[in-house]
Amino acid sequence: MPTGSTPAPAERRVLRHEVLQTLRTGILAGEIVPGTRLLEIPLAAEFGVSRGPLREALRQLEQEGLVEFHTHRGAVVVGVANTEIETIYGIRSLLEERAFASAARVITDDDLDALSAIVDRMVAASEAGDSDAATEYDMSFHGRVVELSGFQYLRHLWVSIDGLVRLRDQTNAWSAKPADPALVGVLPIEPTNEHQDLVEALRTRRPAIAGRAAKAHITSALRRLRAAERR
Amino acid sequence: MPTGSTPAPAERRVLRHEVLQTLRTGILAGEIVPGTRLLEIPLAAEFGVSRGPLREALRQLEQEGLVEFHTHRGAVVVGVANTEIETIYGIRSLLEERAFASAARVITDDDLDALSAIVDRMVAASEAGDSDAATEYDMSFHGRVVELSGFQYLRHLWVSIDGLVRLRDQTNAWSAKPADPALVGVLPIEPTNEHQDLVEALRTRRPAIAGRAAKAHITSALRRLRAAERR
DNA sequence: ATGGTTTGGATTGTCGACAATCTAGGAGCT
DNA sequence: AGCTCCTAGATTGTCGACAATCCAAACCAT
Repeated sequence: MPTGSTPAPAERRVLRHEVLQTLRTGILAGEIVPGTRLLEIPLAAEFGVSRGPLREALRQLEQEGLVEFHTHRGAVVVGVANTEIETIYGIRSLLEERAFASAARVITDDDLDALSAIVDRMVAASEAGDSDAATEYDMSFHGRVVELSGFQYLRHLWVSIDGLVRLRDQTNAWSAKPADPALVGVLPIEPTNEHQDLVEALRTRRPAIAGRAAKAHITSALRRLRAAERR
Repeated sequence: MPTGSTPAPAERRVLRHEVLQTLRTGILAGEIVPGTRLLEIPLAAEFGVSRGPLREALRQLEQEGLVEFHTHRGAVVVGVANTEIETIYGIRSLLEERAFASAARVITDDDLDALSAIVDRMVAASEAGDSDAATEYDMSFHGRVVELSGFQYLRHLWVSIDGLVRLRDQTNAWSAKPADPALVGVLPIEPTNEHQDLVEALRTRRPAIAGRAAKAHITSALRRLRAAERR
């Protein structure tokens, strides 16, 4: 997450969150290689916090599947293999298909306008080359739809899965763009404006149509990811 | 009931785990109704532990999607709505399809024998009316296959989803069987022995066949669940 | 009465210390 | 040399206390 523009929902500064974020980003970016031992005391010292918050951050990483605990040997980093990405995208696709289908039934005109506005901002950020902000808007767009679907557990699952996938995408995009300005902000964002299409699909209020559109969207994202990895 | 982290090896008595298990079971069994506020201090007093372990248990429940945190209002219990079960089963189906397909490629004869033995024990427990044990074997069967598939993150996701679904099944089965001995152990266990079929499908070493079999198995389980809920 | 304000209690965030347990490496024996 | 046992350190589990923040009800002025 970027350092944030406006602190609208301004979450209070909590040490646990900072530690968690730093570690998670480091792991997903590959700076903390799989196999690394994450010990409580040394890490706490490094972050300048006590073991309490650090412990909770580690536990959350465990829940997210990024580290594994071995008693008295510390938490060790596990990598998310490339081969698993396909499956994860499959799940993501299923998740969003249901979410969009369900949201189409209950969405209001105001909701549609709000979504459309988010897309506009996303596109603007993307064109301005601000990949971070674009990702942020992208995420809030999908998050909002999942929320509208009314499925609580679905939303919960989405947050845990999508966060990982997206951070990974971003990492891939970064690693691909070092000296190639033409690619900046292109990889993680689709060329044609699929998000506007998604809004239109929702506007029909037809669950099947919205669901199909969402599915196609994720499939398309996976295709882009594959292309990016094949370099 | 295993906490979901380490499989067989006797886990050391850890307060965190006991608290977690008690709360989770209570929530899924409906004894702790949605909306209940779970406060740290009173709960800690009730369990006779300090706030540390209790806190971590609550955080894990949050990760599992069973409670939600509201600042200074405590963790409140959220119910898993019936309408979401269908989606969850869809995800479960997808997960297991991939797992079985992948496992079929690498499974050894010894693995197949071991799986078959688990099924035998499961059937025996089921016929003896020991629904708990049957569920336990059922879980270890699927868990083993997911493990064999070699997908780490997949296994992680499976543990978090399947645990919930299964506990829910059990709850439903229990609530349906009070005065109807004919139903004991029948609802959560399939009438024909689908698990042996699954083993056979794996024995072919054909990913597509194994995947299809797994998908059919979950679909069938969902059908049973629907029937049970329709009473 | 009604609206705004203050205050007291409630709740979580964080810390440092102590206890229990395990791991690893070496000493001693055969 | 190989094996066993043992000790010292490392690592996590747990606790109680303090601080910061927030909520809600009582209180006062109008």
